[in-house]
Order: sequence, then structure tokens, then C-alpha cells
Amino acid sequence: MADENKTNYRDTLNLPQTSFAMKANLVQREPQMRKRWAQENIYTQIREARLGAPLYILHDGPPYANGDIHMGHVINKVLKDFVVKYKTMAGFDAPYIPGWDCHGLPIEAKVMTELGEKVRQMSKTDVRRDCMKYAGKYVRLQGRQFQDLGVFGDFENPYLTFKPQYEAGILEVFATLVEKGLVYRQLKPIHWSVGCETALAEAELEYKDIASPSIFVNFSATEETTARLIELGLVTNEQAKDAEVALMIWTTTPWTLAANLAVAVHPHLEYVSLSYEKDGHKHVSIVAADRIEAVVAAGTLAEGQYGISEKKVKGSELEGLRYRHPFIETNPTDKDAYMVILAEYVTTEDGTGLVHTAPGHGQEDYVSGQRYNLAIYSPVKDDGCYDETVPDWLRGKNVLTVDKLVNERLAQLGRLFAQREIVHSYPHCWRSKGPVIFRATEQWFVGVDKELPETGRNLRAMAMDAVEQVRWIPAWGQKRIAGMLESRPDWCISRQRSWGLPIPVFVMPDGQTLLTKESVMAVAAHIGERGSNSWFTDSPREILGNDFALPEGFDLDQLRKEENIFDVWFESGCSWYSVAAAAGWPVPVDLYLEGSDQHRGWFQLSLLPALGATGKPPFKSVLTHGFTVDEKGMKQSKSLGNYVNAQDEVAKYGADILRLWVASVNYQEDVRCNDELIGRTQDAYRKIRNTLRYLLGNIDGFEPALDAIEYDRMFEIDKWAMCQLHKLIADVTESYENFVFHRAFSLLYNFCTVEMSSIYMDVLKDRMYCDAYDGLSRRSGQTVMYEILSALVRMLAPILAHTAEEAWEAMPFKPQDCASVHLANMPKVDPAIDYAGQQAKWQKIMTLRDEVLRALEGLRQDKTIASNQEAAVTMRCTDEDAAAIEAFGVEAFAALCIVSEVTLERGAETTAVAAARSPHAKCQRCWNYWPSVGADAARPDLCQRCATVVASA
RNA sequence: GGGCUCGUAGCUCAGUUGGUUAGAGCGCACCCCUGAUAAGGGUGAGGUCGGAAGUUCGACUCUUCCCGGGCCCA
Repeated sequence: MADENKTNYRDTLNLPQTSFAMKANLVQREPQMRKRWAQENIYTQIREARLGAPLYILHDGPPYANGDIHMGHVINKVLKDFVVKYKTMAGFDAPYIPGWDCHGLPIEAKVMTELGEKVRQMSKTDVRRDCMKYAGKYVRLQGRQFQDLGVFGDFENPYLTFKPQYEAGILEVFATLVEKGLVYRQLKPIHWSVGCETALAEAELEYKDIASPSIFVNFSATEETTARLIELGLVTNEQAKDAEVALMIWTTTPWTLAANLAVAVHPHLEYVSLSYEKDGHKHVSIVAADRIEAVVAAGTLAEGQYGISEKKVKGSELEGLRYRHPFIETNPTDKDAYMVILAEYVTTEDGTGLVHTAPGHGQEDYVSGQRYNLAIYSPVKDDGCYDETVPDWLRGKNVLTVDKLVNERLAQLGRLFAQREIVHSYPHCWRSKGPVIFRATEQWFVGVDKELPETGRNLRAMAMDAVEQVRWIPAWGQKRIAGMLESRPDWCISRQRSWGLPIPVFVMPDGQTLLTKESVMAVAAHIGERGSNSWFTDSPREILGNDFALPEGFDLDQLRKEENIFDVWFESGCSWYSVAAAAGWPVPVDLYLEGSDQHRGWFQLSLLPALGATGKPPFKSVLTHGFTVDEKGMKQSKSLGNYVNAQDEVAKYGADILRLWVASVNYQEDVRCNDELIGRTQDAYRKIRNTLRYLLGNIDGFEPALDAIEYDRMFEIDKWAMCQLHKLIADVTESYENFVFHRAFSLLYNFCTVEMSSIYMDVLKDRMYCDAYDGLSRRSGQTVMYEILSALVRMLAPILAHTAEEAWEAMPFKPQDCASVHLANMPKVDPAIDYAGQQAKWQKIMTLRDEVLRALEGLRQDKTIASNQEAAVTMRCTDEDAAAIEAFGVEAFAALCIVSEVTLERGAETTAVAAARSPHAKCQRCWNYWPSVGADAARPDLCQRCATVVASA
């Protein structure tokens, strides 16, 4: 009987109705949505729709075209897409051209490994062709994976660093740097494989343990040095008379001693002298105080056979002291040599605390050599044999075979204090498997301290200034990049590999090089036409053209092409020119957005070429994000097993979940990430989705143009909702404008949870379901729900790209006539709605509501009531609270608490809520316990309101 | 080892120039509804704000040191 009544009246209610399903089914639904976007060419549509609008350029940093995308890519590309989609909806023309970094060693190495032995029969151009194929494959793969995240962009025409046009752009930038005199050639030590006679990159090294001679060598002090050491108190006059005074160094590569040019000490370490007798000779050697014990042990000096100076001297006091090379009489270089220099990298972990320094044979030595203006001396030829500048007993010998010879010589000369053998990790060539040597070769550099002709300022100074003009998000990015710029050395832009853009240098047989603005521009034009392979296949005459005006002393037919290629960072560092400027966009562009590691990488290495070429930075603002770490905050790696596979996550949850997850976290810090954390985002997603669904369901049959109610005529609670909405719009807009997506997320999510689900939508049920279909009450609520839906969908669109589109489709009437929500405009705050001025009033009402709900919970716990509608509430209020409720409306307040009845009593000291079970009968339609139930004789089981509604239907 | 940076409830985030019992949502526990239903509502329990000193009348907020992460270097 009761059940029949229920079903009867159910049909008289206006229940929500929508095609927008509760179950998202993202994994199935999203690909269809993307297919539709692709078919309708959404990206082009957006471009056309925004034609003529102000530009907003987010210039894409190129990921490396290798492997599947990972969570780092997801964060990066999704954040970029938030910006692009938001700016588009904010009215900008915000094109997005994705790009890929396609040259470079990782690809070349992979290809070489895949080719195996075959590579020996292949030409450089053959290998390059395979590399291009390889890169192209991953460009397509990653492009698909990015689009599977819902990213919009010109994926049909991405920028690729191996495209001829892009390459030509690099060369044009390079030409400007050449013109300004920033490019120069200098020796620099690199890893060199003697077996393959080629330079090796870090990735091509294999570290293996080998045994090396470890020798302690005395470098004799000059007379002046001895005098100074006496002054310092390290050596006595007595000792100076009959002992050999020396600086004692230690090395594991005796063969590099031939190239020794200095001895490095640490400025803050303390040094002492060690006096001892050996083979009938007296010695006094300078050694770091902390290494004395180890040195004594190495020399097997027995107790009492040696003495240590009491005096200790800081390394900084030793700077500039002179010594004699142990076996070379005259300095073979054209610069100063054989002195003590200071270096921070000197340690007391091994050796003597004095470090043998050969700037042509070690990275640190090279840096020190630069600092002290030493020659980059490397008397070793391509085949690993000494050249003519070394003593005749070494000349022409393979450096890897001479250690024993050197040691014997040192022993003969009485300079060898001790010799042992140590096993240590040493780099080997991955191909020939032989040990690698560090050897200086000619490299090309962009100088950061060279003055530019027109300004007289150098790149470093320009960069330091530019960095202050750029907006860094977060702000500490400025400090970070400034710190790096301050101390960075000149940029070595040459690499001895195949897969890259050749450095366009021509050489005459006599060694004269041709590298001018004109020559580079000529090559740029040729490569722009024919691609960089043509460098390897075409002759200098073909490349430069018959009409090329060669400088004096050059002959087209005698020119030889150099085969160094550019550092890939130089290539990607020119994208502002090859991509942004080429597209006609104004440079500096609005935004670069990458991981924080790019302060050293792309940001810095785009800044330098742009400053060199244009005098301006390439970007107005730079936004960085952190890295993904595991749930404990530790670095993710496949080997640790805490690695999250991005493809798996997308396949499992759908792109919008990933996007919502990205939006939910503070990307400025490291982002904790695992499957569970991402999975939890589904809870938020469901809440948001159901909010949209409920709103959609309740505006069914509502036509804004005809049915909307103006704000002034709305119910109080509807006005409250409008105020909350406009406050939300203001806050979300501000968050998007400042790229604080996680704030936008939490604002939107909390709005759905609190303002909508828990308050407004719940309160509105009675009016929506039970009141007359087109009465003011319903229309007022519907107007608000329509406004909220219309704003929510658009504000969610940058984040929930698919879901917002789906909801947009489900809207019978849209605020704008466009086929995609991504073509719509962001909602704007209505200045007529004074949301700020009303907040205090609403706050009071909501607090009173909380107290009612708490009181009702008591009744529920003791089973007096079940649903709130069964309750009647008496408010014993202070006059102030009573006035607030009356202003809101007592019945409206009852509706707000979803109780059947509220009675107001004033004059109380403090406001208290008394709640009880309602004495009235239950209306079988609206389930309220109202006094009017039974008032209509024709419908005794209904309240007056429902009786009227049912009668008129 | 150096530069930059992070560390507030189980999770994700707020905490304004140092000022009352540190907040929100989710999750969790318990309860309710069954006309948003693989939905919805309510109440509640969760934090010595990484740790230790210090400055101050007062510190999550300032200083120093330490611990533990991250990125980039060495």
C-alpha cells in the first residue's frame, strides 16, 4: 500500500534527467573523444577562432626522441596544456607547437648497438640515416602518447631539430655569434680512445678496475722557493744546505708527467715538511699535514728515520712557488709553467695533498690551467704516441706503455720517493675495450667573457642582467640560474660524433680555417635546402656555391670540411629562433615551462645564444616544476622498483585522472607519485563528475533565454549560491593567472564537495523535485544551477579536458555557441554580485545551520529520528541570531537545514537548538512533516503544496 | 663537498607583516537516507607544524646547527 503510493507520487516529481552518465568509463570514452577532436581538427578550429586575438606563446622545450614517455613528461606536458587551454579560453591566441630533440649521442649509441658489426661497413651518412629513422619513430610514438593525455597542439607539424629548416636556423644564429667574435677554437682535454682514434662521450665509457702504478715523486724546489720555504719556517737553513728540497706529488698516470705544468694545493689545507734520508741522500719534501702518515707508510720510513716540521702552513701561502720539472729541462709551452697553484678539488683522501697538474690531460687540470693561464699542453698524437716535443727517450712511444720507463727514469734521477701498485676504476672504450686517455684536442667554444662589439659587454654580464628582467616561477629560479651563469666556463659546442649538425668550418691544407658570418650563412642556405647530410656528401664548392667570395688565401677546391658536430644543447638552444621567430611570433616569447634541471640545460643554453644573437633573452617568464619521486620522497628508478609507468597509469585510470592528479599537486616541489596516490584522485574525479551530473540533471527542461530569473528576484539561498560561484570564479581565475593549478583544483573540488554537494544541491532537492515545474521557486534554482554548471564546466576544462567536453555536449543550452568547450571563454565575475559584502551574513547563517545539524545528530544517534525531515527544531536565539534568521526567512532556514519545521524564540542569553521529532504527519510526496498535511481533502496524504502541484499538473 | 630547494594530520593542500585552543577537503570510524543510488547526507577521531638550541612577553612563522629528501654540479 505504502509502496504503491510512493511509486505513484514518484512520477509526479521532477527528478533529474541527463544523458551525462554517472559512470565515467574514461578508458573507453576518452579515446572516442580524442578521435572526434582529431576528426574535427580541434587544434585548427581553435587557431581559426582565435585568429587576430592577442598572442600568448608557450614555447615547447623539446624532449629527447628516445623511449616511452614517463611521469616527468606527463607532468611537463599536462602543465603546458593547462596553460595553453586556459590562455585560449581566456581569449588569447595560444598556439602550441610541440618539438623534439632528435640529434645526439644517446640515439647514435642505440643505433650503433643495434647495427652491431655491420656498422664497420657503413658510411657516416648511412649511420645518420638510421639515426633519423630511429628518432622519427620515437617522435611519432611520444607524439601519440602526449596526445593520449588530451594535449592539444600542432602534432602534425612538430618542430624537429633534424629538419633542414630548423638546422638552417641554428646556423643562422651561429653565424651571428661568429660575426660578433664569440666563437673560437681551443685545445681541451676529452676522453680519447687510442684503439679507435676517436673522442668518446661519457656514455661511451665503461669503467673497469685496473692496476696502475702509484708513484710519489719529488719535484725539486728552485732556489727562490727554498728561500721562501725557509722564510715560512717549513725548511731550516741547516736542511737547505745539504738536503734536496722538493714538493712531493702523487700520481697514478706516470705517462702524464711529461705534460706536467703545475702543482696544485688546497688553499685551506695545512702543509708541513717531511725530512728523511734515502739512498744516502737527505731530502725535505713538502706534504699535506693530513697525509704525513700515509706518505711515511708508502715510503716505508721507520720510526726515527724521518722528521716533521713543527710549523704548518696553509696551502694559500704556497701559491706561486716554483719547482723544476723532474725530467724536462725547459718548458715546452709558450706560457708560464712549473709553479704551485691553488685548487679546491685537492683532497686528503689519497696522495700527498699536492696534485700533479697537466692541463692537457685532465678535466680539473684543464680548468685550473685556464684559471692560471697555463698552456693546454698535450704532447700526444691521435695514435696515442708522444709527439716531438717530449724528451727523446719518450718520443714516439705509446703513452699506455711508458709508465714503467718513466718510473725507472724517476728512480735513476733520485726523484721517486715511493712506488706501489693500486687497483682502481678506470674508463675504457666501449668499442675497443682498451683504456681511455685524457687528451687535449681542438674544440670550438662560445666565449662567455668575450666582449661583444656593439655593446662592449660580454655574454655573462648580459645574462646576469637579463636574468633580472625575466619572471621566474618560482622566484628562486633566478638565484639558481644566476649562480650557474656566474661560474660557468666557456661553452664547448663541438662534439666528435656523427649524429648531429656539422659545425660549418672549412680548413685549408695549411691549417687556415674559414669560419665567417658569410661562410656560415652560405652553409645555412645550403643545408636549409638539402639538409645536414649534404655536408657529408657535397663538396665545399657545392656547399658554398661557385660565387662565394672567399677571403684572401683560400681556394674553393682546396678546402676540406671539418667533421665536428654541434653540442645538441646548442641546437635546442636555438629553438626560439628556428621555431618561435620562424613562426612569426614575437621573441622573447611569453613562457618557457620545464623541469627544474633545465636551469642548467635548456633555459641557460637558450639564453646565451639569444643574448648573443639578439641582445635579448628568449623568454619573458620561466616556470619550473619538480621531479616525480616515490611515496616516501625518494628518487624513482626502474632498478629500485619504485618506478611508475605512465602508460600503465593512463591505461588503467584514463587521461583525465592523470590530468586531475597533476592539477592536485604543488608542482613547484617534488611530486610524490605511485599508483595508489594517482588512484586516489579518482575519488575527487567522481565527486566533480557527479556534481556536474546533478546540475545537468536538474536543468533538464530549463531554457535560459526563456526561464532564467534575474538575481534580485532569487531566493536567498540561491543568491548565496550565486555569491559563492562568483567568489569561486574570482579565485580560480587568479589561480590560473598565476599558474597555481593546485589551488584552482582545490577551490573547484571544495566547491563541488561543500558548497554544492553538501549544502546547495541537497537543500534544493525539495524545491526541484516537489515544486511546480515552471514556478518561480524551481526557475530560480535552475537559473543558479545553470550558471554554476556553465561556469564550472569551463573552469574545469583546462584540467578535465575530456570530461568537461563531455559535460558541455550534454548541456541542452550552452552559454556560448561553440562546438567545443575548449573554444569557449572563461566565465567572468559579475560586478553586480557583491559576493564579498554578503559573506559575513552567510557565515552566520551557516554556523547556525551547523548547530542544528549537530543537534539532529543527537536525535539520530538515539533513534528519535532517521532523516532530518522527521525533525522539528526550536531555535532559542540571541536577538542578534534571531534577526539573522528572520532576515534569511524562517522557512528558508528550515529548508536550509532540511528539517520540516523551525520555530524561533528570541531573548536567549546564548543561542541553543532544541530538536524533537515532528508531531505532524508525513507528506507522502515530499516526505516533509508539515502541519498542512491532510489539509486538502482530495489528497489527505499530501501537504498543501504537493496537493496543489499535483492537482495542477 | 658546493649551489639552489623541500620537510604542517594517513593523503593532497591552507596557514597573510611572528599574536588567542594550527585549518580545509579527501580517507578513516560510527550513524542516516534509498526520489543524484556502483550515488547522497551527518557526526567524530586524527598533528609535540622533521629535530635541537637561540632571539622574543609570545615562533609553524625569525636565526643557527643537525637529520632526511630532491635537482644541478664537483
